[in-house]
Amino acid sequence: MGVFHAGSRAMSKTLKEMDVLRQHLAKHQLKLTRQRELILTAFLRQEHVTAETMYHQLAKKDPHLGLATIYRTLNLFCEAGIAQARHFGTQTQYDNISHKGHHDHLICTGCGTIVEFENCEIERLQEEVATKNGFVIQTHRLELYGLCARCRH
Amino acid sequence: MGVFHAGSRAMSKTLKEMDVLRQHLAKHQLKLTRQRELILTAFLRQEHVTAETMYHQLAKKDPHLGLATIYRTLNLFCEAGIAQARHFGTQTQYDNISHKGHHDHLICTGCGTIVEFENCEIERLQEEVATKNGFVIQTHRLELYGLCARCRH
DNA sequence: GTTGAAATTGATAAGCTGTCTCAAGATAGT
DNA sequence: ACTATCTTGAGACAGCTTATCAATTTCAAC
Repeated sequence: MGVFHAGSRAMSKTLKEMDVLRQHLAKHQLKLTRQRELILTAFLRQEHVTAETMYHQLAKKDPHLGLATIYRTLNLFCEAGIAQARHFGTQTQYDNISHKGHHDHLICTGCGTIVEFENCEIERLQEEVATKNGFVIQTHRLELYGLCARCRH
Repeated sequence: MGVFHAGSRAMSKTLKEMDVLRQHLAKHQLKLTRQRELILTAFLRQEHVTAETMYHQLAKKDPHLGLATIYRTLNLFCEAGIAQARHFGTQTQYDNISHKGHHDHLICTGCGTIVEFENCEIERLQEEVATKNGFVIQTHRLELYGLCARCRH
């Protein structure tokens, strides 16, 4: 829809998320900056990251990119619906919502081990519950807490 | 099993959790203190608390009870299987595992409406996943995020 | 292309939770 | 009761995230 052209800045491809971000920015009188583009493209390449991780990853591309900017930008992505924050232990994980290899977590309360899993049947039932209540699901979070085999001795 | 007697200290009732705690303490060469008893009885009266909340609640009964002691004791309860730590936002919630009034949430990202629901079939599948991975579930958390009928126009 | 108001950035200070330290005090086995 | 050992309380400390603010960048209007 409409005509796009790359402009003077090199644009590898037109990403859906980039448009989502653009719309969110326009809607809130925010601006599209080099840093936001940089962080978004790096973010979209992974399933979930911490701010600290991205800070080190991006240090190569832009040594002066500040940690505060990364936190601010990741939180912006959450507001735009591109990312989802999740608190694990003392850290915050930012999940890439578009990654549809959506996995849920099984967490051992004894040793902290985290096992990722996926269950289509559960997802189907979630949709059913949502529909019954008039909702359309965008994303979800399922965490099962318990003791792993080793911690039960 | 075995003979209990209240001893010189007034004991209102013999709670299952108090015995669980006693066993855990004995098993690890730990001691039963006035503070641990105080914190446990207060903890069991609620579904979930933060350390800070208990700190204020218990200030009336024991003004000198330290915050560090509450953190230490709540973590001890987790190890004993009485409590369950969960990171919510920036804080840690300690859930009372014995409270089984479990409900899940459907959250509208548009207007913030929260609908509670319960689905036995999902719970059954959760158990299945856990078993397959060698886990025994103590508790879980399921949140579905999406748009409600009204927010979709 | 310039201009200028408004948003953003980077560096660092500050804030918030939660843990560690350690001397003083409590507990429990003998 | 005695003593080794654990626990406590108070504050210092540590890790993660946000606030501050001067300098810079964006973008819409000229």
